[in-house]
Amino acid sequence: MDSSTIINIQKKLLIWYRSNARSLPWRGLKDPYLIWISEVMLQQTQVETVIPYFHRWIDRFPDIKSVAYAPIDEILKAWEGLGYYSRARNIKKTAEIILSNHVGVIPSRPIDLIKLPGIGDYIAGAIASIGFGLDEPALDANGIRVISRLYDFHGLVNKVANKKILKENLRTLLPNGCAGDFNQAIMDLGSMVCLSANPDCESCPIQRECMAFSRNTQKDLPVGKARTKKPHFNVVAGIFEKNGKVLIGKRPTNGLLGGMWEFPGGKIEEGEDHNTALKRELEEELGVNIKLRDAFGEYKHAYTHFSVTVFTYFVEIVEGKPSAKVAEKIEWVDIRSLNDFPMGKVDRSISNDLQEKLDHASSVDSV
DNA sequence: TAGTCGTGGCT
DNA sequence: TAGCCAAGACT
Repeated sequence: MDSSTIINIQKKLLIWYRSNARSLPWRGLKDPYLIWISEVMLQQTQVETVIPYFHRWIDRFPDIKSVAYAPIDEILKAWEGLGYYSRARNIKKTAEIILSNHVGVIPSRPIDLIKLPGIGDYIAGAIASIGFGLDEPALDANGIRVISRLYDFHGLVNKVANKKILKENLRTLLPNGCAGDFNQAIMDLGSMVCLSANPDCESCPIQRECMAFSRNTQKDLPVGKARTKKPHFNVVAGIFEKNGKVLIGKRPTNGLLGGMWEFPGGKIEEGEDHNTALKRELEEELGVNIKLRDAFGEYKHAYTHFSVTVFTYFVEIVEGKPSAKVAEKIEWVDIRSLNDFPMGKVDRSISNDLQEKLDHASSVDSV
């Protein structure tokens, strides 16, 4: 791409951005801490979902110190519903590192940022360019789509080497001193005009410079890899209910829903019925013999790589005292206070339904 | 490298 | 409806 074409792209995109930029709560903020938080929340998550979480977060955690000193359960509670909970755990880790190793100041250069937990190539570029005004590229999924089309690039974008090529292409496009706005212009263009399924090329400010448009290949780009079909699992979970309290466990720190609370249970193995599976799981997890009582609800949920149906039952201890054999810890909790414990979607649904059942029972009693 | 890690919205 | 996708990072 020659230098006059590059200058045209810079001018047209920045002008377009001035009048079409989305108005977002973190736009225009000068505090790199807030830029960092917004970028982490936006990872694999749509803008509309993030906005209310962002407001609540900066209200509760206005600065790095408040994050570093907060209990992990409070951090996870603020993150509940956003998913990818390692993001929240990594924010806390990084806040602690910044306090102890960087005198409380976020580093500005990508080379330093990328060493921090939860900050990868994209977020490092975003903080450097948007938060600190450095001339650094920030290439996200929108950018990958826009740049792939702009250069009519047909390499597989899952490949690290190909992503690097796209990033260097973006770097050559950056106007001096305006990298932050330019990066955001690319992202906004990708989210509003250069759409994945139906690109609106007629309203694109850089249609004339787009090599994919001139060859009519925009709908084939970017080239990605097809995902494999995801399996389904049937799961059982037990509700130990006693005197208005229930037993919940805190999942191990790492892995799926790490650090979140749940009702104990697990996968139904091949050939098992619900009764056998639940007795086995609760023996393994808590060291107790149980008896199944009434069935409660059935819960379906789709994760990224598999889906589940969770069958829940009220259970009763026949023998033994529950201990945390798998969970980080277990706790008997008042049903009314279940909301204080961070949970994933399924367990939150169970928890809400339990509270509703309790409300209904007490309203019947009072009649 | 390729699999893992949540959830909501859209088609 | 079942699958795809969204301001990615980590192992």
